[in-house]
Amino acid sequence: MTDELNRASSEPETTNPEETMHPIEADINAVEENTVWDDMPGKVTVELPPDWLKPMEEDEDDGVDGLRSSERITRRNNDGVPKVKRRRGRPPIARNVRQGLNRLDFKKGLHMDRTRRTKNARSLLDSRRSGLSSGNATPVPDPSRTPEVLPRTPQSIIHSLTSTPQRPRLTPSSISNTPNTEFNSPPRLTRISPLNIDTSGTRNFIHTPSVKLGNVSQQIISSSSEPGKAGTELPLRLWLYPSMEPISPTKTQDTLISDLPVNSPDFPEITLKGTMSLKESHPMLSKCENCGSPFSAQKAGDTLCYTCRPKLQSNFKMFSCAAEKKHSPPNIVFRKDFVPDGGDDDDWAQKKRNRRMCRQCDACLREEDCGKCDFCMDKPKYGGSNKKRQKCRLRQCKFQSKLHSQTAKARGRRKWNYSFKEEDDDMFIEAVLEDDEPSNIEEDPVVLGNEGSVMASNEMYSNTSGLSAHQGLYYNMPGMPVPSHMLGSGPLCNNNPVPLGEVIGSLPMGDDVTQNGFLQIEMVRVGSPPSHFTEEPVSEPQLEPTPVITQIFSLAGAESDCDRDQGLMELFTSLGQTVLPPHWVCVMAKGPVLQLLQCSKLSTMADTIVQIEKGFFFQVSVQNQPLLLMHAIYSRHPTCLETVDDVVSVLLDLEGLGVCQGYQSLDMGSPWEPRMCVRAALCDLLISKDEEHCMKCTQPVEG
DNA sequence: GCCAACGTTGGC
DNA sequence: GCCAACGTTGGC
Repeated sequence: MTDELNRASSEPETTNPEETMHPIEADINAVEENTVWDDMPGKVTVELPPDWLKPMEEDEDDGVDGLRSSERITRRNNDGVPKVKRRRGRPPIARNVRQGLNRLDFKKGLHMDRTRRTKNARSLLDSRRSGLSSGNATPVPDPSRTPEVLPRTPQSIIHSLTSTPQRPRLTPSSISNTPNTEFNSPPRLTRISPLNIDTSGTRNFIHTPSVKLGNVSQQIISSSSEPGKAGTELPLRLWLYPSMEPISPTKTQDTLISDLPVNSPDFPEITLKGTMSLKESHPMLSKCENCGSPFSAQKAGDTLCYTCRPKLQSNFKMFSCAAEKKHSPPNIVFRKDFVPDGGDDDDWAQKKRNRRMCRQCDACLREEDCGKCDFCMDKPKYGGSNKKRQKCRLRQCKFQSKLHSQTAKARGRRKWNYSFKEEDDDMFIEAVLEDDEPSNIEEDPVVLGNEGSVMASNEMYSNTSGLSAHQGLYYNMPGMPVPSHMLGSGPLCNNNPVPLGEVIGSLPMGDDVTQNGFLQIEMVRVGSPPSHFTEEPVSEPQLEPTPVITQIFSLAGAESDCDRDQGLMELFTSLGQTVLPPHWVCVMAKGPVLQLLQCSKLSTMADTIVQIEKGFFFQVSVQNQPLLLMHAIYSRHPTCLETVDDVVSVLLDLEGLGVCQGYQSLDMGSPWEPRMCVRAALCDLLISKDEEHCMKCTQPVEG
């Protein structure tokens, strides 16, 4: 009899949950029974209806969701009456009941929705406090369950995945200070530490050896340097630095970390192999001095495991400790939520809070509501129902506001007109946002730029690239607040007389980058007399949203003469008077280096830059990677592009090419990692438009 | 992707 | 505790 009961209770766990409802109930009950209910020793588990069939407030308060529910239970107890929670958005329709099925985590009897809720540290703490103080039957937070109420950080995703028995991932050297709880099914599954993720990802991702291009770089120096012309070295470094990087695609933090021990005497082999994970080659298992957990030391002397290194933990997406000390290479994919200064949570929260304001435009400076717009009318003080809860439309920042970006997108026909203005000793470019349609937003001209904001940008964005700030190359980081002086919808089209002075740097990051939410920033310094430029309004021949955000700033600090080159300047001037192939723009960067950029994101050359240095030697880069000198395009054109015709010829040639898409690595190892396309070490980068990948990427040699 | 709705949070 | 308004969610 007992056996039969046991069998009956265990059967549902092996039954397909979609076929019957009982297993879920069983699972819910199982969760409840497994939870430590200190305050309810005599708790009797009652058969409950399925989670998604309950009324909403009941749904939220059934005690499964520990932290949030405790808050609500408290509220209900204080009021004496359960609060009815109103739904967001439009009323749900019937099919949501079915969606409820999909969102249910059958293994844990939890709604997936809950895992998506975001709460910051403060609210979590508050919730914990209220839960503890109210003496409710809030289960003691189980370390193995906390990720379910935390934001879905990569760690939490990793954890939830690795905790799933279907994908046992045995990590002998993994870091885990989590006691083996009843939620861990045998064989013991432990949380995979970021370190382990990194190394495992590295093993599979870096399948090609890291090719050092020192030789290629030397070629450039020897071929382009002339005796006695030390000035040529500076711009050359623009290429040398990136060229020191592997030619494989944009590096991620994973690969960065994998590169860390390169200089470590403890890992002499890694430089050469480049494909072996640290763990594999040198499983330096140590015991963490703080939590006692075993961990895989990255280098000799590591005493704390990954989880006990708070700074690392918060910034693990970026670098490891060693990487912070080292000079960071240019090809870093920054996470959107990157904290630039490694600041604490408060700082970040503050920045996050204020990122919809530039604090400089007239909208931001406006203190009073208009009282007439829909958002004002929604406010209780104007008799509204407070449903929208948005700032007065006239006070929405012209640059940072989501509202503006949306409306601008919706209209899609905004354009910037530039003109020069002189104020005191500073020269400004005045940009006026023109709208085809009337707007209730006051479109005052915005004077852009000041030295202070330049410095802020410099401070904020330098040190993040091998193209360092002293070379006059600055760029914004993705997801960061864009200062007011950055403009959207850049009008940099060579068909138009762009009123620019000397561009001191640019880093167009390419189509794929912007599509992933990254910003493409170009910063321009106006360094030439205003008479040098026309003041005709800029008009776009094609109303194509060019993803270039241009930063224009003060004239202060003119370039020194050594940064000018007569020959390049003449070529620059000539190119400015020439109709180049569509959307190619010629800019003069500090160095001096003449750069030709493809501004159209629709072009296959959106990520390509042609750079002409002193002596007219030219080099092409694709996605910030130098095109190898063995590429056919170099043989099809003169080594030096001395004339406009030469330049145009190269550009036309480039227009017939496309960027190699690489190949998809099938053996990524980690099932939760996105399948990324990678390129072979000697990828051609630029190939015929008709092809998808170059020969090297078609037949990659697994390293 | 847009947008209405609203939970949440920082400032006071 | 109140207010302003930011960020997120979910329906369409």
